[in-house]
Amino acid sequence: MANHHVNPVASQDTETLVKRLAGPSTGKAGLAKDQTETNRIIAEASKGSKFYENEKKKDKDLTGRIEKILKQRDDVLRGVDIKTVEQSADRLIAELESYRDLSQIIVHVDMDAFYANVELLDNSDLEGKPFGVGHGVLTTASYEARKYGVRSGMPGFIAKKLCADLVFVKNHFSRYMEMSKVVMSVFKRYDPNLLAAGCDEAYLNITTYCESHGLTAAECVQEMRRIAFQETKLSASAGIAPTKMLAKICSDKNKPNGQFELPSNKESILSFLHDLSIRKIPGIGRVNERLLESIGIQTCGDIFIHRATIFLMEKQFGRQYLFRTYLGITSNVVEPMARGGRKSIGAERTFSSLSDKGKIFNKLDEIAVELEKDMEENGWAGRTVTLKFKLDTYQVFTRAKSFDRWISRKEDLYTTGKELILPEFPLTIRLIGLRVTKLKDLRAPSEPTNGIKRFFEPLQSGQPRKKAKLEQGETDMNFIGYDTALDDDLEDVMPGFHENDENDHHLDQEIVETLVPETNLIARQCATIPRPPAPTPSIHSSLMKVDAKQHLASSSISGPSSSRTIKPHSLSDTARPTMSPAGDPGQILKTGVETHACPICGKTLRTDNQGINSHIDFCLSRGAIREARDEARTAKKATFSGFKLTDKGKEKGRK
DNA sequence: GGGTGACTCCTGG
DNA sequence: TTCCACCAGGAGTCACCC
Ligand SMILES: Cc1cn([C@H]2C[C@H](O)[C@@H](COP(=O)(O)OP(=O)(O)OP(=O)(O)O)O2)c(=O)[nH]c1=O
Ligand SMILES: [Mg+2]
Repeated sequence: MANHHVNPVASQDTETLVKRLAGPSTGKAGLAKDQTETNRIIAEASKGSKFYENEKKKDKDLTGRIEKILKQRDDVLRGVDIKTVEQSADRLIAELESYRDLSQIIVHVDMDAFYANVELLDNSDLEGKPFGVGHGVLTTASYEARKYGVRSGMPGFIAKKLCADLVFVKNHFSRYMEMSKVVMSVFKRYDPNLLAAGCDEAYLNITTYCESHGLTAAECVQEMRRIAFQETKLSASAGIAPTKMLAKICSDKNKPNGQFELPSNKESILSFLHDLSIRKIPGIGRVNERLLESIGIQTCGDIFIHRATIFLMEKQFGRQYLFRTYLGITSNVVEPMARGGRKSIGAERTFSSLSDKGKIFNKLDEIAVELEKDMEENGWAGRTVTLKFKLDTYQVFTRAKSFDRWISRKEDLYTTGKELILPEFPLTIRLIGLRVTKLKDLRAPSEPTNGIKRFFEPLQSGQPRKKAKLEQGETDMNFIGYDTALDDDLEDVMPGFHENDENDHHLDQEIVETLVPETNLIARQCATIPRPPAPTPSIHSSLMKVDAKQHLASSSISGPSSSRTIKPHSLSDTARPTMSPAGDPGQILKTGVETHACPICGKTLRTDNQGINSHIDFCLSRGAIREARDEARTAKKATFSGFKLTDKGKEKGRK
């Protein structure tokens, strides 16, 4: 040991691993007194567990992945004139700048410690005490508990270590839904067209409300929060800004029970973003944070510094996504999701590890019963059944089967699940789940958006493939075309550059199709809803439409006539309030891909390196003989340590 | 070549 | 007492089909 650290854990674990173990929702509001001490306790408590080993492996895989990225970066940067590339990037950025729209007042409201504060309503004994909601893993924690570093998603036993006096409270999901409805109904008074982005948060466009009531944005939001509190005794925090993304970031600034307004001008926005950690950007999670960090990007301001690298590595990093993030030019459209709502419905359960076939089938049976009930109660059927299982090593796998008929009965679910897991034995699992996709809305026939569905029974879900295809290679909000002169300029540095050109002018139509496959009805309705005028109407609408779909995508809201923001049925306390998360800009990192045969089972593996490695690990973990193991290890090393780029998409694009 | 199914990864509440 | 949940969506890749 060359170095003597103050802290024995930190000297053994890498920094990244310690951070990883601290969980996904660190850096959140409710500051712990000492983050490194907290992390130390967490790492200490985790040490040696299977969970810990799995996290360690994931951390290692990611580190390997980063090495490849860096290698690619060096290749791409070799011999090019940085200044020239930067000029190209600058032109793209200038082009994007022209789309800035500061005309709207967008608000993001988010309830404070939602589940915890609802629990507080019903149990005043908890007042002032540090407590966590949930057993096993916490869904959230009271602000008193957060002072000790207790967080959402944290296992109870670690939380207890951080705070010895911690009290545990059970979840009451139906109660949360109930309060969610009340709160949303208050918000709706300020924008009837609001976008519910979860059971405790919503986006609003208050431009017209402020105008017609002669209020400033801050006054309006202050009043809204006051009334919400009056009617529910629950506090909320809010952000005010010209776009949804900025508003969301702002709503965290003065949490709890506060609000923050970002002045609506370019200078304020740029300086606000300049020192902001990239991790605060919705869509950039733990992995992308590390990926970006590896090329020197930690704050939004760093995006500009490294614009040349980003510009040349479109395949790895979403260029327009990052540049637009840097500029703060993102969607400002707030409208309820068009009908199309749910994409999947499922159930899964964790238990103490099981190997016995009969016992596992019993668990599967319970899941099937539960899922059937849920589907029945909410009126769904589907064509694809996906089995999910987690080994006692914490590796997760899925197996799927599709039908040409609608599945909803328990018996079908169970038999399919059984059929899917049977070839996997022997194995030891700690979780099993079923999920049904390609949904059909059994309650749809009466709804206006359903159109011809009634006669042809097409798939309920839209055509995500088409959408993906359309925007592929542009990653996120990158449908904005730049002029062709720029393209030509880039052609020599950036082959395969044109892949989306021919699509650009079809965009508007494509989007309408995506939103409402059958009739167009909702799209038309949305289009005619009077909204404050935007400076560049055509661009505004196309920009925002795409954005609404992908930057802030989907929630289970129905069309204008019915308002199904919330599950309409009484919810048992075991069922969670589900509303699709909004704010997913998609994957930023794209992976190079190879195919290979598994050295153990011989099966052709068609996936990326991680998939291959995990498959091999899987084969190993289910009891392959020692010889095979060694062989596999060496084969694995030989085959996958070098990064062969067989980018099919690129070849296609060039043809 | 485009559509589809199976699978994995990433993110967020 | 709780020993790392459960729900959901987007995206990307492969093989396979026509
Ligand atoms: C983050 C997270 C939230 N939830 C639930 C519980 C939360 O109360 C609810 C809302 O999520 P959040 O709004 O992320 O968290 P919060 O409202 O508890 O705290 P705050 O907004 O003040 O930071 O969603 C989970 O079940 N699992 C999770 O991992
Ligand atoms: Mg909240």
